[in-house]
Amino acid sequence: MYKAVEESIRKALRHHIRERYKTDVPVVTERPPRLSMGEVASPVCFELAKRLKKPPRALAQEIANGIKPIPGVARIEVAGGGYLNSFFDRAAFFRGACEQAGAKPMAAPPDAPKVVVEHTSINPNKAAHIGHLRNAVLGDTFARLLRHTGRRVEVQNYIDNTGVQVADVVLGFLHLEPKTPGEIRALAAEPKFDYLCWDLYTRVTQWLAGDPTRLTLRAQVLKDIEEDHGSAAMMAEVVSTAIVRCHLVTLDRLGISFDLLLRESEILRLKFWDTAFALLKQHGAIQLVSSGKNVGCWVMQLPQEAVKPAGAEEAAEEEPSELAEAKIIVRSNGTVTYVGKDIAYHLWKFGLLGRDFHYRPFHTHLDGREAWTTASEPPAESAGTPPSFGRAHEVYNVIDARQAYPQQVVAAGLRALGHAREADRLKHFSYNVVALTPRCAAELGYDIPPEDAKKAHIEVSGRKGQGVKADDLIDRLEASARQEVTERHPELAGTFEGHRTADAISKGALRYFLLRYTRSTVIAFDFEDALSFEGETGPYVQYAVVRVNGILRKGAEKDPAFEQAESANQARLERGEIDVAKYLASPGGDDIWELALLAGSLGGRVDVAVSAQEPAFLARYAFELAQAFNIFYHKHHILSETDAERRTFLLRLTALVRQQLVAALGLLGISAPEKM
RNA sequence: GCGCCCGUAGCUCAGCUGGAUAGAGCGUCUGGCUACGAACCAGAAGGCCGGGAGUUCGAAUCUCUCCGGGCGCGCCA
Repeated sequence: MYKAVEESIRKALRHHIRERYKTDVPVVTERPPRLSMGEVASPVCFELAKRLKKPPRALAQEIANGIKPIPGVARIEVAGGGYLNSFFDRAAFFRGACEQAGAKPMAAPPDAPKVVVEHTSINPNKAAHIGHLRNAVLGDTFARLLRHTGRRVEVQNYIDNTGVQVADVVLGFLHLEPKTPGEIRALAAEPKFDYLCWDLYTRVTQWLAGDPTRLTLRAQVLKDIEEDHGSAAMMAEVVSTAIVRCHLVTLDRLGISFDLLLRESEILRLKFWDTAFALLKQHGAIQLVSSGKNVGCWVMQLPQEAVKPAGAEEAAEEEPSELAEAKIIVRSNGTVTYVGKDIAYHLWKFGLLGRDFHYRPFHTHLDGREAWTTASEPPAESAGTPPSFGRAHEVYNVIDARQAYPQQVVAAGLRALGHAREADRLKHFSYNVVALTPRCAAELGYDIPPEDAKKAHIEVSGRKGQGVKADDLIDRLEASARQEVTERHPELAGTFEGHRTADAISKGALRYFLLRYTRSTVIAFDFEDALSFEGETGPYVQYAVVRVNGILRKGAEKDPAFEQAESANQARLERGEIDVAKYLASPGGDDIWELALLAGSLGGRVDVAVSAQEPAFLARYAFELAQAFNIFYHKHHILSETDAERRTFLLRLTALVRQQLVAALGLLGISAPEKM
């Protein structure tokens, strides 16, 4: 509702200025610092003053006097050196906000341009850790935001089941813990197989470091896996599939789901790379190197300006043979690099490869969504008809900031093949890593060099087996939430509702914790912060909803007459028979108005969060609204309000706040329990 | 060396398409549960927005420069 009024103010100002002063100035608007200055302010007269060589304040006065009434705006005032401050029609805003909150968000038509969001993409060789969760939660939340704004969204999870990391675990099962594929299959069916592989992977890393000649063993295993040959390939299939299932179970605990798990093995087996390779050669996008250190490789020469802004020419002249920005796509032994496979994948994502996978259903998420996976053979008829995957109009890749360079290479590859528009629609949804505070690292028993102990955060090595495992963290959160719930509601201990409540709280705490930081911030993880249920946290927001639940429940329980009279009054309110303006009027109604205004701002905040690709903005909004409600709650007692019409109004406002809080939490992937 | 990100209250972070008195959470101190749930609220203390220069009517925000930190520049992914 806020954005609608704001937009009509902008439009009216633009129109009026054009008519009266025959000039077009960009009309910017902002929230004034205090409510007494209105709801929307525009400093447009400062800019206009420059062009017309007139004092800004006089211009502002002229405009305020001359402009036609704007729908939703009660009046316009001049303030400061020349601000135009608009004051909303508060009652109209409140009615509009209630109406909009009740409306269902539009769903995308089936033929709408598709947005593909790729996220999570964890190497399927060990348990998921906290860093993976940041990726998954960011991607999942962003997908929810996109859907909410009416876009058709497909969520993909890339499974690198033929890479070095899987090869390392296979190496472990071949040489450190010798197992047959059958034995591995049995192990993989046990719980916590991902934990077992976590430890094995660490040992393999040490084992490889102990004797560099063992790297040739790894190279052989990797080749076998890539070529789908021998027992190593079978083991890789068993291990990676089992680990993917572990990951999905972990992610289901946080309400994260996928439409498609796209496996690298199918890119290889269906020869997608061969098609992409031919295209790249045909367009001259890659060259075979005939001399120098990269001899025998196929490389992509990045346009300088794509990577470097300017001023790099001298360096290139000094060493013309260096070709520093050449990226190897095919190794001299003929195998393709990760970036090469990624180019093939992205050609397919945009529907530019002219090929498609086979598909089979793989996993039913807790929310009922079916995740499909790729297959190299057509599945049996009984598998059902897969949805149409790929053919994206726009792609968001949720990938950490360290991989910015390979992402640029993929875009450059598309561009070199003549797909400049698709390259522009390929967005790297970049975020920074999750590190540990030195205290947390010490708590986990890692050796911290003294020079690191002073740092704000330290990155830990997954290869060394360091890091906070996702399931461990969720377990701790659940235990802690269960304890809190049991303390407050002993009757819920051990019940299904008690379990579900603790589940919602722990999920809310963790998802909010990972979402409250903007993407570029390195999260310094600490159990104390992550386990907190107070202050700027998910449970704080959930608690506000629970409070509303309590009020509405108590109101109904109070006495039968109350509910009857109340619902009659609510109907009168809907029909506009109750004058709400006087409850919102300044100055007495200012604090209530502030809450109503914020409650009516959800849509605008979602739009900003989507265009900035910043889910943290919505997390902040949810917190602000919860906080505003808590302040209101302490100031105004609702159920004991003696003026029946005013009570009806306060109850409607409370219900509106609940609708918006539930909606905002839902977009963050968090649910609010009835009690907590 | 080149490129990207960051430096704001004791701590962790918002604010950065320039705009009015720079905000929040945590922590500290002081208050508030016999009225709808205290996972809450009220109040206090706490800031040369890393330093310097520039652009501007106006800079935490834009430009340059320096200082301090993180990351990337692999025939790994």
